[in-house]
Amino acid sequence: MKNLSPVAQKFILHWGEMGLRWGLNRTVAQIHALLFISEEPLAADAIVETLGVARSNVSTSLRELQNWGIVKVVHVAGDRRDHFESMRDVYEMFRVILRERKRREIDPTTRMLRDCIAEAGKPKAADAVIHDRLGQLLEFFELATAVYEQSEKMPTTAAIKLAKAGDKVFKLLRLGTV
Amino acid sequence: MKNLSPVAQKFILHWGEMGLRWGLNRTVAQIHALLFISEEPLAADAIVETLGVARSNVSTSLRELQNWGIVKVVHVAGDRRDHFESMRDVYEMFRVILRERKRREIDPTTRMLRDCIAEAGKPKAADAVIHDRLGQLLEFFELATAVYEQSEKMPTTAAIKLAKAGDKVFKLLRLGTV
DNA sequence: CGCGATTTTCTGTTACGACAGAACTATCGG
DNA sequence: CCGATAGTTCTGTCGTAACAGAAAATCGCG
Repeated sequence: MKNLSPVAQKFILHWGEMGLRWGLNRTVAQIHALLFISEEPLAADAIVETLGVARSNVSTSLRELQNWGIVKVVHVAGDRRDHFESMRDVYEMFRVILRERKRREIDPTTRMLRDCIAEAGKPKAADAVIHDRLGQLLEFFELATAVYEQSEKMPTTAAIKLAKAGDKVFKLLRLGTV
Repeated sequence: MKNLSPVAQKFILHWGEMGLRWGLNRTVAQIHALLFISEEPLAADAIVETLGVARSNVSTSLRELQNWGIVKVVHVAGDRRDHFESMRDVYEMFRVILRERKRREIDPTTRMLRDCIAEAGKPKAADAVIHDRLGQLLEFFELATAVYEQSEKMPTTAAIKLAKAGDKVFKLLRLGTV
C-alpha cells in the first residue's frame, strides 16, 4: 500500500474485512474504501499502484462496484482514461446497498417461499407442518418488504428525521395514537 | 437428501445458498433450514442421514448455530443423545440474528471509525479529507445504532405493530406531529 | 470404575474463489 | 489506417475454507 497514511490503511483494511462479511470480496471492498476516502476520482492504474493488486483484478472489481451502483465513472479533462469515484452521500449509499441486497436476496427468497407454500398446499397434509412454518417465514419477509417499501418512498432527509425521532414515534405508539 | 419431500428439499437448498450470502456456510444454513421445518427436535445422526454430510461437520455446524443463538439443545425422555431444535418464532429469530450481526459487524466498525477519526485529527490537515469522510460514515453508523437500540427496547409485538403502521407513522411525520 | 455410546477435536484432502499475468479487444490520436 | 494506450476477458496458479474420516475426549449407565 503505497502513498497511504496509516489511518487510510487502517480504514481500507477494516473495510475490506467487513466487505467479506457482506458478500463482497476483499479487494472489491478495499477499492471502494479507497475511492470513498479519495479526494478526487482515481484512474484504475492509481488503484493498482496504491493497493498493489493486478490490473485485471481492479477492472473486474470496479465493474462489480458499478453493478452495485455505488461507484461510477467520471472523466477528467485532457485524460483519456476512465476515472472512478464513490458515491459521496453516505445515507444515499446505504440506501442503494439496501435496495440492491433486497433485490438479490429477499425477493428471490420470497418467491421461493411462495412456490414452496403453493406446492406444499397441493397434495395433502403430509407437508402441513412445512406449509405452516414457511408461511410464518413468508409473513415475516412480506412485512419486512412492506417496511422497506415505505422507507423507499421517503426522501433521505425524511428517513433521517424519522430515525432521529425514533423514541418519540415509539411513545406515540404506546399512547395508541397510531 | 433422504426422506425429504421435494418442497423440503427446495427450501433447504435455497436457504443454504442464502446463508452463504449472509456469512454462514452452506451446510450450517441447510441444517438450520432442516431444523426449522422439522416437526420435532432432531438428533445429530438424523441430520447426518437426511443431509448426507459428515458427522463432524454436523457437530461443528450445530455449535455455530448455537453460538448464533437460533438453535438449542433439548433432551427427549429415554434418549441419551442431544436433540436440536430451531427457534420457532420467526420474528424473535431475526431479532436475534440482527443483534448478533450488529455485535459482530457494526460495533467493531464503529470502534474502528472512532479510532481512525481520533488519529486523523491529531497531526494536521493532511488527513483532513479522510477525517471528514469517516466522520460521515460514523454519523451514519451511530444513527443506525440508535434506531436499532430503540427497536431492541420494544417487545416483538410492538415492533410488528409499528411496522404494520408504517405508512401512518410516515403521515404523522409529514404533518409535523413528531 | 469401566465400557458402550455420543460428541468433539484433529488432520489430511478437496473444491472453490481470488488472483496475477497474458492474450485479446476497443478506442483514440496522428 | 496504423500505432499506442486503455480496458476486458481468459487461463492457470494459489490460498483458504469446507469437509470427511480418524482419533480423542466426554458422558452416562451398569
